Amino acid sequence: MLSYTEENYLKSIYHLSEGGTKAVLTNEIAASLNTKAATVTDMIKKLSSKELIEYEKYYGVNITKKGKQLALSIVRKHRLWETFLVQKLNFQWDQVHEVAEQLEHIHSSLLIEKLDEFLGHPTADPHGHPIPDKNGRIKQEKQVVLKDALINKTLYVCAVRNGSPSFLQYLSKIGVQIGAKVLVTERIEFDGSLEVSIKDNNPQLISREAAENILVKE
Amino acid sequence: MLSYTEENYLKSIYHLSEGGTKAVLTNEIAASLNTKAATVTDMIKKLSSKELIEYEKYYGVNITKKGKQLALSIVRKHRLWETFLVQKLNFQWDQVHEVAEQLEHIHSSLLIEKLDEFLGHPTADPHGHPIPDKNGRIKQEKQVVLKDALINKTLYVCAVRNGSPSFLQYLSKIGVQIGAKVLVTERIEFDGSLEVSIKDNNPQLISREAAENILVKE
DNA sequence: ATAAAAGTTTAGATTAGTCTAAAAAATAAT
DNA sequence: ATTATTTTTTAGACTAATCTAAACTTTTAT
Repeated sequence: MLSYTEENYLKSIYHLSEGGTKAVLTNEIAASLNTKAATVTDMIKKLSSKELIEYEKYYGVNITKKGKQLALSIVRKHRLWETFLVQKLNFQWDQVHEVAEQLEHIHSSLLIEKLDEFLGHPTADPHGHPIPDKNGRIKQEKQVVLKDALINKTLYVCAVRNGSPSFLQYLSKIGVQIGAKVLVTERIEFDGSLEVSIKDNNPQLISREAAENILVKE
Repeated sequence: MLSYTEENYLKSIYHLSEGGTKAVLTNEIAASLNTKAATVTDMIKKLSSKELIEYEKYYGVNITKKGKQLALSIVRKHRLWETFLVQKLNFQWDQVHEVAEQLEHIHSSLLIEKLDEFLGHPTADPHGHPIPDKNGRIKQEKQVVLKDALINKTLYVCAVRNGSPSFLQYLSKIGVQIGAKVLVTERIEFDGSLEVSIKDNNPQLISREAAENILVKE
């Protein structure tokens, strides 16, 4: 069984590794947990010896399958508790995080399964984040290729199909990153290009080819 | 703010001091927390320096007003959570204690007030133990002088009016202690003495004078 | 390509909570 | 009332989590 502190490090590493494919760096973890790099190095060794992460000196860490499962169970608890606080106890969405940070460390699988049932097996928390099921599976949001997105519907970038440097550089340039808000304002029939507002900025044109390689969700 | 461990020591001292008037001894605390006397001595000094208990070497500890308020707030949380687990999540009464031992240490006054409201401000937990209100006040069970108790009604000793050694020695002899089950089987009109079964033992006579000094509740 | 800067790890200390063993005090027994 | 027993405290050590400062790698810049 992990300690409160070990759970927090594992969760942090999980979140930092989400989306990205690169190893998570010591300083990133230190920053996210408001602690010092030296402290992180010690904890990294500990989690590594428990085979929850893979660690190579100076190069950062990657989470293992076992570590990911554990991290997901903590995320599940956090999001179920947030849902409980908002839906049953009438908390405001901005009041729940701190309390859920504590509640997520309660150890009782019976409790969490009964809570899940009490809440009607929700699949997303009040912030819209997906709640992993008891096996750690996250209900995949239906992703849509930006090219096929409805006009004037607020959407969020969740993935790219093409990982080539040139494409990624282009995306950075126009402000597209994972999680960015996008709105298709017009579809040009002639060449399939789109007029898109990114992060509420002025609409700009992007090519059909680019729009075929960006995935969005609600 | 107290640590998880400090809270557990304080709660234990509170429970051990309940009912009794004597100081709580080091070994009693050690036994109730499954720890060693030496460890208890250290923690006693710490709680004493925070003015939550009064400590005199070799003589044991007494809880202060401030300590009692804090202990009551932990008891309140424990019992509200137990009530939640049974009433809302359908736990069996024997499944709740361990989980409530964890939940009682969550720090959030907003959470506990909203939970209290959600549960309809209950005054007793599933075991029948009273739930202190937010000011630490416990709804006083109606106590009855044993002399006036109904015949053949199961009752429990909750206090004595007279603390003299001779009376207490007498009570010990006949098996009466705080919490003991008692049943008045007959009231002798002639001298006001009672025939009483204590802890399901054979009924025995006790004097009117004794019966006037024993308090019972349901 | 070498020097400077940035990031990471090691070394050594600190605090909270715990333990065992020995010393000290209180209680019980002869 | 002196000795024996029990209880409590002190002393010293250990683990987990943390820190600062120094040493070591890697990356960046000239």
